[in-house]
Amino acid sequence: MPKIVNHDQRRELLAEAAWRVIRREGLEGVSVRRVAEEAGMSLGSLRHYFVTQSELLAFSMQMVSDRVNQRIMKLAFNGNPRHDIEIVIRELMPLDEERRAEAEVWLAFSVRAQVDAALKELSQEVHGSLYDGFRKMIDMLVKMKLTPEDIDAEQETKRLHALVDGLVVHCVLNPERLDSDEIWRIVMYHLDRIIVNR
Amino acid sequence: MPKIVNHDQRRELLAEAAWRVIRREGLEGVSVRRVAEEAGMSLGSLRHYFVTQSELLAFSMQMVSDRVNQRIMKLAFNGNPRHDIEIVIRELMPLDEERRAEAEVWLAFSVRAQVDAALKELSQEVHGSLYDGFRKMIDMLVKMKLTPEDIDAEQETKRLHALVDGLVVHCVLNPERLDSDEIWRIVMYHLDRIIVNR
DNA sequence: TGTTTTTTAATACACATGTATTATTAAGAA
DNA sequence: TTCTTAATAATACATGTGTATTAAAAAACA
Repeated sequence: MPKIVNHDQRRELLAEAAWRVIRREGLEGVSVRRVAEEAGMSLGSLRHYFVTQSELLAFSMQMVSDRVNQRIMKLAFNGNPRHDIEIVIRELMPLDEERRAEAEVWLAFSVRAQVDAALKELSQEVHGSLYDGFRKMIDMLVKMKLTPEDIDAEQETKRLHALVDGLVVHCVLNPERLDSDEIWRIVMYHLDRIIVNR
Repeated sequence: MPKIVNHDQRRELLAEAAWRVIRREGLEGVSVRRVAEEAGMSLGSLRHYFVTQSELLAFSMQMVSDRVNQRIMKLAFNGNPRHDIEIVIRELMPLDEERRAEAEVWLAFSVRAQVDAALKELSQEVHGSLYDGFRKMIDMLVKMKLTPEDIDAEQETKRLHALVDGLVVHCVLNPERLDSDEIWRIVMYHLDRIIVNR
């Protein structure tokens, strides 16, 4: 029987190499040769795991979403709305190096998804999932009467969603002007204003 | 004497062609050949106006910023804070086709500026100018005592800035889920909450 | 009309790219 | 150890790219 290597693990290793190239040189710098070199592998080897460049890119994008989802599923929710909301949002923002890498790579893929049909579906799906997640947070707050009386759940959801993503984009594109501590403080500031203490 | 053409006008025509290519195929689709073809011009002609591709890209990015600034400078401010804030923000969001084109192109350039030193400066400069603009709006509101007492001007500025840009990004990347009417409604919703009527 | 100068067009070249093909290597079971 | 098969490496090819060079065309003034 043949030499056995963990196929999925190898694909993740290559996708991680792709992430590094994206962060360093942008998505337009991701040639199959460069990713193979970054992974310390030959072109032919890469091709055993990804037959086309499109496959490599789609997998690399999907991996961002998967990693974030995996972390969120492992979170220790305690039933306190403010706490549970905070720990979810924390997984979505570039507050440490791991999350920062994901945010940078995700932004690059999101922009490309505008003109690449193969990536569009995942982009839309994740946007929808995030909206649904934020919506659940807001609905929970409303249900527990922890919000001001005059709020509109849908508007509040879209506002929170846009604020979080806006902060992520600002932090990724202008880290000198807005560091990770600061964006987290602004999220706290916002939550302070939509969650009332009764 | 030679044939006379308006040099600057020609450069804008080429930059507009570049915008169209960016919107259709992404920034990675912008080769000098494709832009020349899109402008109905030969490669050699393009080269008379932009010696390198970098020049073309830098000019095309700068033109986004210039166009928005020009519109803002022509606005009819009337001294009513809410009105004046609204008409400025309206120029920054993809509420019609012209502004939508600018938003899409600007986002593409912003992401590339992360890995392209020639574009980084403008990206940062515009981010700073926007922050300063939003800061002036908030300061004006505070000065006129139109805000709740417990607000923090810096935090409110960053919140508004991130919210606006977050909505722009959402509308550009997911127009099916969030159209221009909706993002404007959310801006209004936010302003309703930071501007009190006394 | 003829002259001058800019604009335009055409071609060339070196290089990077995605993909395909072929030979070589390595690992595990008989 | 030997054999089988997957994994790896090397090479090839057509295409698109940025840039440079050279020839042709067009326009305005004398």
